[in-house]
Amino acid sequence: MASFTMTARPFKTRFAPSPTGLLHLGNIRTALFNFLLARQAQGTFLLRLEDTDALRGHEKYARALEQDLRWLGLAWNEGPEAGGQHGPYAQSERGSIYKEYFAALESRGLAYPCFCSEHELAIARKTALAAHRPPRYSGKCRALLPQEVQARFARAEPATLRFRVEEGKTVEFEDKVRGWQVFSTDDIGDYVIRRSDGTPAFFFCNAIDDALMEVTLVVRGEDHLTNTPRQILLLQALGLPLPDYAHIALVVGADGAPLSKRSGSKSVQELRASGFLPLAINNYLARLGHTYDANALMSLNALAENFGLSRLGRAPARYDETQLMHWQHEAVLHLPSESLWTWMGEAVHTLVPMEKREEFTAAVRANISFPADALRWAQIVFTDQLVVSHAAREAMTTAGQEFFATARQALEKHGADFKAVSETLRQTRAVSGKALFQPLRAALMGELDGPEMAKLLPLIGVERARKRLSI
RNA sequence: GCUCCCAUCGUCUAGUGGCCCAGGACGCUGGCCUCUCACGCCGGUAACAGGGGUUCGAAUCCCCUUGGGAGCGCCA
Repeated sequence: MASFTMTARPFKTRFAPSPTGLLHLGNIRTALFNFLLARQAQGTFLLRLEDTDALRGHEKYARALEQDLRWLGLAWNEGPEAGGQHGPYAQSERGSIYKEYFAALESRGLAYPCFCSEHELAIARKTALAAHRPPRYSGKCRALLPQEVQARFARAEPATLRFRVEEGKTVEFEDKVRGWQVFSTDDIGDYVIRRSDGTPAFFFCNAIDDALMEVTLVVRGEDHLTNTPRQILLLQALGLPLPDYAHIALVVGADGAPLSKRSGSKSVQELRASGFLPLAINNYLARLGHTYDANALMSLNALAENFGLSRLGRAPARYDETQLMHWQHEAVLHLPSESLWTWMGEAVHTLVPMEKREEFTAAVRANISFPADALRWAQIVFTDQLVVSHAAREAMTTAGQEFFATARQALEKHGADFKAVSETLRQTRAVSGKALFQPLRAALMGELDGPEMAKLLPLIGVERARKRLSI
């Protein structure tokens, strides 16, 4: 019966992505949970690059991913750039370390060379599936005689290294979100730990590194749950410490299928480019498949303080953009005005006069979710190119020429005092409510909805307003 | 095919045998903001997958069915 849990070692979580593409929401959620847990325990959040597949592990993705994590505020305190006692933190640089462990395993007969070709294995897998049997490795090379192994090596036949999984045993461990797990080794075939090109395979280096880097809690996707016994077996064979494991449910798209670009999952870079705020993403993700008592927007620290593995749902969670939008709106509402201004971007900065910044941001804040929205209002308020929507046009036509003539007079008299202007109009033209405000809004802004006119009119200015009321 | 995980409003979820003819949030929707829309505030809408047990009592425990997800790779 197997063992588990570490004690007394400093709390450490990790995020171990493969830099083969851009980070998306599913990845980040895993990173976030690990980060939150580490921060809560005042432990260490480690970043490790799983780039053993030399062909696909691009330096540029590694950098992009580091940049994404930093942007989100998920800074790691051990790993690339941050340093630490257990480096290097890119698996591509850990070859010599893995070599030792391969040798240890081989010398004790716990791993053996396998000469089966990929083609051969593919066929075996297909055959097994067709015969309704599990597509597991047959064990063909398991009992090769030493002489034969020598001979085949002498002939330079390529070989992988397989970890020997003893049959008839059980592996048990307590998953921190799913509870006690029991697996039979009969359901696990001998598996490849070193590819024929000499590079280490995922199951191997991932487990070894968690142990060597003294990770105490592995929070990862549920897709790794049934693979965990293999890693435990390996670690036990090597006498390495086992981390705790917590397998979180995966995020699925609206169709219930795993999250993909098709189902609307965007990369962090895309989200960032369109103006999503880190706090919005973090608040949304921390509540996707996890629950907090409070419904208000929380800082990263608050998210960490109140995070808990026991508050995690176990069913796959559905990605829902409307909820992300809600947190985005909340985040915009709570952004300090200086940050709000910066966030609006260059295009807005060039349109809005320096001295109008405060007024402008205060006026539009509640009505925008993205810099593009801010830009739209900046254009409406500070430029002469006014695009009048169809609905707005109709509202203006309905109000008629005289309405606007009066409006112009009121404007001359009261200036940009919207309240006074509208009041005058109400009295002299005997219109009120919708009939009063909609045509004004339509002419002034080209739209039927938006921020308060009383706040925008002073920014638009009397001159521009006059022109817009001249129809 | 085998093994494993999972199943409460449209969505994210609370709920660990009685406090639940099920609570919150998003969405949708009604009202209010002594005159528009939006913002905001206050209400409303809507769910325990199905069937068997166990129990005085089940959303909560057990079994089966159904449905979803994962793994079984020289991918990570």
